[in-house]
Amino acid sequence: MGKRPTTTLHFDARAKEMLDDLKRAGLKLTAQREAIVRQFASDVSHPTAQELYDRLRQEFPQMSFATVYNTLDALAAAGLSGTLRLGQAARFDPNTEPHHHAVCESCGEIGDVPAPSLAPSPAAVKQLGRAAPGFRVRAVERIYRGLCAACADNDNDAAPHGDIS
Amino acid sequence: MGKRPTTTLHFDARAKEMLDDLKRAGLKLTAQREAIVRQFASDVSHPTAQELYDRLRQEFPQMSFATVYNTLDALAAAGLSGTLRLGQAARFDPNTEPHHHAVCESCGEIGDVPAPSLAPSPAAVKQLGRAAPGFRVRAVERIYRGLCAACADNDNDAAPHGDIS
DNA sequence: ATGAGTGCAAATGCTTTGCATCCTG
DNA sequence: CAGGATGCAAAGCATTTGCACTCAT
Repeated sequence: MGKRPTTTLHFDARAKEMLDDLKRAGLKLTAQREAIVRQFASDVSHPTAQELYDRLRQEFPQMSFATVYNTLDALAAAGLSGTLRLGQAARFDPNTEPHHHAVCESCGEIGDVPAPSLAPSPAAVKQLGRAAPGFRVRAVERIYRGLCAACADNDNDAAPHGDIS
Repeated sequence: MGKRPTTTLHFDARAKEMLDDLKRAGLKLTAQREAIVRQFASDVSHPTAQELYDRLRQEFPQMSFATVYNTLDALAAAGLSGTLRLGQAARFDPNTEPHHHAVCESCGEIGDVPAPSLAPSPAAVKQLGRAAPGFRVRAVERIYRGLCAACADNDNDAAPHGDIS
């Protein structure tokens, strides 16, 4: 302890990058957008619009939902963020590196799993070709479902000698 | 033409199977559930609750949304159907064989892509282990994103010599 | 100054719930 | 005949929209 984690610097840089890209895309730079991007760019938790809104309102009490959605849409349109749909509410993802997601079926936590690329493997293309001839694959997205480390541990504690529930 | 496709027989059998399994699970067999299962078991289109409801109301004008949701929940709880979340509305899937999904980014059509298993490959487990140590994977679900045959064709027609849009 | 962006509130879409009634097992 | 299942309507979230106003460019 004592040394600031470099990730903090990394994420500030990401926020600046996003804001620059937004400007480059011809969009106006407002105080709200800056706040949203600063909040969002460093967020690894895949927040919902509601979650972002709640955090932002502490800083900007008059911030509106519409603005949060508008900004997230703008970021998505500019390719600066992705959308994740696992439940009824959309989750937003500032990570633009190719990656998959690991979802804990017990606590709902969502983790990023870096991938070299989202391009389909030859084997996948072949299997797809059999099931859906003519389908032109662009990307393959994976969801790993299971138990996160913490929940897997709890599971072991609850049933150390096999599942007796 | 002249010979009934065997798929029809297959799907009728699937409906009966589902109803038997529901009964086996200790659930009551009602006229509504039978209608829902008959409608659903043979549906390859991954319908939303609204879509099922609309079709069912033609046969059962007094059928309620709550019943549709209740029955789909019961089927899911009994492992007889799956849920697919790609947009705000949930889509229901009577296919219990291991499979992935191919989603057309243009028209939204969803196709099933049979898979030998949803168990994670050793390579996937390794990559996951690096990103999320301790995560216990149960299943890997894939979404193939791209263009269905029809939409890919339209694309070719619109820009036969490269994308000029 | 002009039009994109914002806030507010109402509208819309999906899903769940409460409760009186019905009907299967 | 008891408890699960149904229908109806209202409530609960997530998201979008219309419109008057503001502010970055």
